[in-house]
Amino acid sequence: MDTHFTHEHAHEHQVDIAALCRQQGVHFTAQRQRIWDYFAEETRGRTIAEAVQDLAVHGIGRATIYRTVDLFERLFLLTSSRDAAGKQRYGAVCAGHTHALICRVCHAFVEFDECDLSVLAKLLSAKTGFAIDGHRLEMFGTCPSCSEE
Amino acid sequence: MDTHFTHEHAHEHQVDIAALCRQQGVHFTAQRQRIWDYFAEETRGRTIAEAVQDLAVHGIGRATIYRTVDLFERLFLLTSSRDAAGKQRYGAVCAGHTHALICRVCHAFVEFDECDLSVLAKLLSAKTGFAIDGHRLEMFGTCPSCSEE
DNA sequence: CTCGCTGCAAAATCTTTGCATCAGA
DNA sequence: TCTGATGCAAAGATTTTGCAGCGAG
Repeated sequence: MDTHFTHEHAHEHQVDIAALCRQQGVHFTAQRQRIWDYFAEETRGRTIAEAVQDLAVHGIGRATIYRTVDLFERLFLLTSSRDAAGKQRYGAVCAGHTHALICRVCHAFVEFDECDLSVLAKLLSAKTGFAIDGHRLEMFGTCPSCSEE
Repeated sequence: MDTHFTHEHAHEHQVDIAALCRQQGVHFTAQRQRIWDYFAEETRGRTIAEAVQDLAVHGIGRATIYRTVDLFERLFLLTSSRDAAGKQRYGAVCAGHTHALICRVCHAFVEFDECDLSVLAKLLSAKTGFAIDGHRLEMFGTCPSCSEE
């Protein structure tokens, strides 16, 4: 299984990395843009090894990829989770506002983008004073064919 | 900042690792129980290095820890995320049903356990046929003191 | 202009593996 | 019993670092 349920109105929600870098007081470089694009364009995420290999043709070195993924992780722009093959994959938080429903047994993967956390966000905002601007949500269970067994 | 908002009724939601292992057709061993307890008892998660060090006194070897964390990750019993120091920390999914609200800037960490995903879970269940039994949720934003700057 | 960023390759660290032994089912 | 699981230590990968030059602000 490998499906995608699209909500009526596709959120575009483009992240402005340049602005975020400026706000953080770090330089915005061509490499950072390229690395961001590389990870953000694949919903299921990509591994560091893949990035090192694929971005080498653009002259981006291994160390830069490690340093940049680290930077983006600290900003919670990228988060990682392990895929069915056991590899750590890094993906954009809320790129296109997509989430995953995953089968614990066979790792079937269903994307969904219906998710209304606005009530919860307001409640938490009121209690904590945080300005909440993103989230990560994954749901786990057993898919129909694994349930049969 | 480092707070915890407790909901009125504490969910106990104890995970039965023994049953899950049996269901998966793998042995349930004393080591696996100990390793599970070790990671599940600390809400903010623990690193592999910490586990290797702390569990050595119980005679649990490094390789067993790597193999077991890997097993638990495949079952989505443990998931990892990077802490403020940049270290990968593994924590139990929904142990005690707690989630995190994190500041993108200073990594202030607020635990919360109000989260009603039951409507969403039902909708996804109906659409996909999955039996949904767990989730992982993190919210991101800027905390009050970082907002001032 | 000035620091911060980058690529390179070596150094340091972390993770996996082979194998003999142990133990859960 | 009989496989799967474990501990140990070595082998194999991955990640970090030092440094000289480059480039965003």
